[in-house]
Amino acid sequence: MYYPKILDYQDDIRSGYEGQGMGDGCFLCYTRFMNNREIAKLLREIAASYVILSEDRFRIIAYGRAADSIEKSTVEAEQLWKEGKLTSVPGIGGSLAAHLGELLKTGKVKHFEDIKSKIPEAVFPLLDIPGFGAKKAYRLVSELKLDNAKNAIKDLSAAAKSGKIASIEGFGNKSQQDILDALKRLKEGQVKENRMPLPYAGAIADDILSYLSKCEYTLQAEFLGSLRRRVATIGDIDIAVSTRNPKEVVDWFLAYPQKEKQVEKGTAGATILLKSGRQVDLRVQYPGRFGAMLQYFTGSKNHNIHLREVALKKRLSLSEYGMKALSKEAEMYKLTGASYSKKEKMFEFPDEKSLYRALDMQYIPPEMREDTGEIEAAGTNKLPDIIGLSDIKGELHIHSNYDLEPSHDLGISSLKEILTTAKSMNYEYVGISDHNPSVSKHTKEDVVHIMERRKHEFEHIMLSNKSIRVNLFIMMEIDILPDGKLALPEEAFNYIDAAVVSIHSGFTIGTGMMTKRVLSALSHPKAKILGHPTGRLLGKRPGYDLDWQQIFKFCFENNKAIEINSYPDRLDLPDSLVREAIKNRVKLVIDTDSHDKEHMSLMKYGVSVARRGWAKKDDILNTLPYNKVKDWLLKP
DNA sequence: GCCGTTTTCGGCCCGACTGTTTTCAGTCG
Repeated sequence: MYYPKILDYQDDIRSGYEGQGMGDGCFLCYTRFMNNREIAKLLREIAASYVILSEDRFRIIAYGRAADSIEKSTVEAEQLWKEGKLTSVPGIGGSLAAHLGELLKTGKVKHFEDIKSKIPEAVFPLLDIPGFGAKKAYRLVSELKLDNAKNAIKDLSAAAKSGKIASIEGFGNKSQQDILDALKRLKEGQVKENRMPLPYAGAIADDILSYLSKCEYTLQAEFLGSLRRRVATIGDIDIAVSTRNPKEVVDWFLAYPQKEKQVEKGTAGATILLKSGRQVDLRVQYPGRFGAMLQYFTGSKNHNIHLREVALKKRLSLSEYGMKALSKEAEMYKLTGASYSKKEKMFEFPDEKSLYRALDMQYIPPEMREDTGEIEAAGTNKLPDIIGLSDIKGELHIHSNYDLEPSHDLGISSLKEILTTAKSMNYEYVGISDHNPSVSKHTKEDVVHIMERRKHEFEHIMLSNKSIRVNLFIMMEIDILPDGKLALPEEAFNYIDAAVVSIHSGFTIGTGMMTKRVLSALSHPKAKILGHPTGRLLGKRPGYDLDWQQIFKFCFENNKAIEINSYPDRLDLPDSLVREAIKNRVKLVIDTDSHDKEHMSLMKYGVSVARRGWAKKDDILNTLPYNKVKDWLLKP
């Protein structure tokens, strides 16, 4: 199995990340900046309070849905509020928008405080414990008379250890032990987001998938869940197998060589823990019902909820097994590709295409299933034809091993190796974008000389490797300095065709300054691409903020492209911003930022980011043939 | 609470699992 190697980004980390949580000019603010995660938590506390108060269940659902939605939003609620666009978040209507406005303006909400005042404070910390909902938390707080929110977890733990919980009505020894286990996990931080970047999960899952395909009873094996939707970070790995012999497939799965231990085993599937500590769930299903299962476990949750609502309007109840007919009329439907089980009054779907067709929709690719308009679009035949891996004709951001004494890391593959790999991928061209020579270690003249030498050597290599027939752009990835200038002397630009410009230091200067800095760098006629535009490192660093509307406007008007960087820890531009960029008619390029020829195969992950951002082929410049890319890249 | 090619009022997704039950409530995905 091929695992992408992790490069040393220590430079980035040392110079950049100093934590976040405060907005610009926070010292002048009287109220603390409240981020989306904190707002979501507050909304969930209100939902929990309503549960305890036996408030209308649909109101409770509404608060929970709003919390999910706010947490997932890539734009901070504060920003949306300032722009008067809070109600653009699905699940936020007039009432919640007003409450959140009050929250962001004054730091509190009268209505929320009234509700929370009716609930013992100690309930809220307990909501973080796995397996705890509002009712259980409230019950225990009342029975055990926990009156101190700060010590609630500790007090609960003490009560469990002394055996007090088992004697409470409705609880027993098992639930007492479960609570102790859950508290242990909470303490160890296992509950907190422990997600890995998609390409790592993809590499693990590819190996399991190929192992499962070797089982003689496997008819079809697919990813499920966030992995199949190609979300940037993945928790558990979920896999589905279509088979007529479920038991044999489950046993085969349990014999996987990388298995550390078996967690669960049932007739419909099994769960194992890998030696790497990652959990893998397998689901098995008969071929006739495989489509419904695949659809159900691929999600997302919101997509499924919406889809079931559509089904209900046709008097069909959608579940992981198929669609149950709820009326005489529905029983008579003729659904192409589906079969009908009279006994269960259930339509069964061998594949997803027939399932979506049954609801009078276009097939929706997994990457788009987030309930952000795809269901409406598919119902009116307006789903965009999104880009595929085979549309890519080359890429423009690869690091070679040519030593021009850069301030960042060198690649390890030679130009010739890169060309050969590109050829094997059917690329028409590559752009070699090595890091610029270190500014501190050289004089201006040194740099110009190094650049001149590099150009000549590359041209020489091209001449002696004509038979490979892949075109070359001699490019450079240039640091954007804190003052917005580029870390390359003007004379040295004569020796490159074009540049990717990126930020590698000074990450915490605030949105306004950062935006100016980037726009200044992009103003250079040879600066054509903004590299890894948010600077995020998944799970390590959130990235800096830019005024995207300004950036998009500038890029559109000046023919600059924004990069989707496929490097495993980056996947940057993030999918939601890809969609925004496209709405603003900005062109994108998908690059791998390869430091090794092996990394070039990671292109598929950049493409999946583009697909999640609803990018069509003509939104992505490196789907163009060589001559057209050349026209754009070399035009001053 | 939200939301709208059946609606500005009257709807609002589906099923599995678990522990404690003796028919179900709570939690989860």
